[in-house]
Amino acid sequence: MDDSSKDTTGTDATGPDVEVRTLADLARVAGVSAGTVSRALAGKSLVNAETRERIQALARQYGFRPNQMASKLRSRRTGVIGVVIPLGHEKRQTISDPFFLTLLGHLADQLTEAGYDLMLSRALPDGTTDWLERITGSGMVDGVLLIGQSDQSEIIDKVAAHYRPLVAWGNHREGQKHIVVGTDNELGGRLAAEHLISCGARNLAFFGDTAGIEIAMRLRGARAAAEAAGVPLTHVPIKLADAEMGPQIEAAFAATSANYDGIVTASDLIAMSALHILHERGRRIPGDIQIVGFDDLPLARLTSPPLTTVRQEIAQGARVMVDKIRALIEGETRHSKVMPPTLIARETTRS
Amino acid sequence: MDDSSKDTTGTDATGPDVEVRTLADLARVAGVSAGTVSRALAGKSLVNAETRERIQALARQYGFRPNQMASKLRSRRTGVIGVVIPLGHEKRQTISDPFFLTLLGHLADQLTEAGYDLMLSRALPDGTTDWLERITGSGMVDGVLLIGQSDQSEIIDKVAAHYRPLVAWGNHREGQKHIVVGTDNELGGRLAAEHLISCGARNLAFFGDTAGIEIAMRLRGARAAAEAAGVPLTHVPIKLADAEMGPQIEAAFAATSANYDGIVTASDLIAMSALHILHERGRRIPGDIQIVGFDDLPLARLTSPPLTTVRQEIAQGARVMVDKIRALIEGETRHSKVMPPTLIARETTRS
DNA sequence: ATGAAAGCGCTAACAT
DNA sequence: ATGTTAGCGCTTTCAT
Repeated sequence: MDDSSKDTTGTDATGPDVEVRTLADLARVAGVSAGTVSRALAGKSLVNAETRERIQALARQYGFRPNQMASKLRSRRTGVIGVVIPLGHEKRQTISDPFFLTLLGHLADQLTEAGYDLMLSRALPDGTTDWLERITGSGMVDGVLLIGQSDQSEIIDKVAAHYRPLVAWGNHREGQKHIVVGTDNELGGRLAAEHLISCGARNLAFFGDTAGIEIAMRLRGARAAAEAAGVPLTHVPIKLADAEMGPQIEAAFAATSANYDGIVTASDLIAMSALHILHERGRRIPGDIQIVGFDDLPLARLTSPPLTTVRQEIAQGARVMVDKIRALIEGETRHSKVMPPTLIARETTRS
Repeated sequence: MDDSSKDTTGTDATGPDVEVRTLADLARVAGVSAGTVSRALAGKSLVNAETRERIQALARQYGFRPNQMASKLRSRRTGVIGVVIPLGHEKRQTISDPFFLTLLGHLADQLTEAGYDLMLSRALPDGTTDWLERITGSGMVDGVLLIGQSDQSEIIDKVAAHYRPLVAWGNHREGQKHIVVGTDNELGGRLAAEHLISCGARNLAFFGDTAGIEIAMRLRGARAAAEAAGVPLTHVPIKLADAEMGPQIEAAFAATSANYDGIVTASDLIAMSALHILHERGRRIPGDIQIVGFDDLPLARLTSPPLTTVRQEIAQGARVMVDKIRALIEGETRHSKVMPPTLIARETTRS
């Protein structure tokens, strides 16, 4: 119960300064076998409670921790989930998308909670299944979470056919074989456009690069809403979805035909950038032009004026992804989940 | 040389459908020993180029990949760097700080570049060295990168005393034993306050929670500048450095004594939040109140008006951290690096 | 309840 | 240039 002194553990003749690096070392110090130490440290029930306590105390005293590589190799379970960000269609091959980073943060929280470690890989898809199989086939992870599908849906399907514990964030399509958690992007695009139209917009633009399937679906939804209302919609592909997209947006507004009065954007980041440039050009928002973002990142409420946007449930999505991967690892069966987006009306639209 | 058919590899009597899961399996198929396969797959020079090609082709054909756990255990190097985010003083124990997330993104890029995998751990410090030693002592990583020191500087020192490959992002102090890469926070705070004063501010406030050492140093720098100029500075501790800090900032402005005309903030996020609330209250920026952020996240240039801020070199910092950890793993010696911040004058100050 | 023995799948001497 | 041997440090039957 009490800590007693540091030296005499009253068990063995070995001095206090032996190096305890392995189970066998600790076993020697404790005067038991390696097997018993292993069981004691794992908290198994079949060890005498008393010796278990004693061994755990010894482990603490010597600062001993079992080597995980050995443990994982032997037990054939790693306790690690691979989280992969496919940088397929991205021009600059770097992890900077704040939406993905936010999702990653939530995944890290949920996985930690669930007792898993997280191994992060940035992948540059190369037309083959290799970028993914390098991870699924490495024996390093119990399952894989994909942050986004990029333009690799078919390839992911191919891998999922023989590797079960795989869940992707992204867009779900009929007939798709891998499990996806994500937002109904088409609906999201539609909500955005419909909202703009109902707020009086009559000349729409969609800002965003459709190489990724998710954005393409958002555009499709927006286009459907525009057509239904008989309103024109121009697609402006914005490459480089980071803070340096300014010039492209400038160009879009400078075009002679560009008398947009309503803009659907593919992300809050693009919306912020557009907002910024319109302010510079002295356009009133939402008076002259209305804007709708996408994602509802925490930052969306901090812009001026606060950003009307289509909310994706990121935290819930992370929870669902982790639930599913755990179930799949246990051998259970799971299906895709499509979550409905919500339009959050703030002040970049006229209510 | 050519791919030939899928079946006859012309080496052995085993049929085409044998499961190739281990080196030994592949060795059998190839008609060589496991050792040779290991060498061939590792691209070692001491194997006949021809057999190496053949074995690699076979491996591709059977979709075989060596088990990393076994490889790592045997070779005593994991190729993995642990990246730890200590959530010491944070109220909500979740990874959401955009600065840390941005740094994490850059670290992921740099580590991938350097051929390392990244194992991410969220740690909740508990007053002991355990939260860190669980990772350094696990045998799972070749080195550890800390994203921030939180309030754990002493504990990190203690661990660094016997675990060499450890580099932290954070604040460097005299006598500190672990290796730190970071910004001169005191200088940063000073630059911010001096800039405000030179722009005419005469009643300063510092917004930020000083539980983390980095912020405490920024406050100290700001305070020094204020005292040198004979200008008052009030410290307003803002807990919860996320988008929900609004009420605290509201309260700060509502206080009767709060006639601040210049605000130094501990982060761009706090600055954005303050900006937002001041807009709502109809205060002119920079006319009535001037604000300086900290970090220069990509978002800082997108606020309205664009945010004057103290820039930290995040990308460079990530590069330096990775360089240092690699060197330390190689057994070399390295020292801390303190990088000077830069004041980026945009439009939330009167130039 | 504990010990002994047999690997997990790979790599690295050491042979040849 | 390749094969053979002996582990890396742990977990898990199988005995006792």
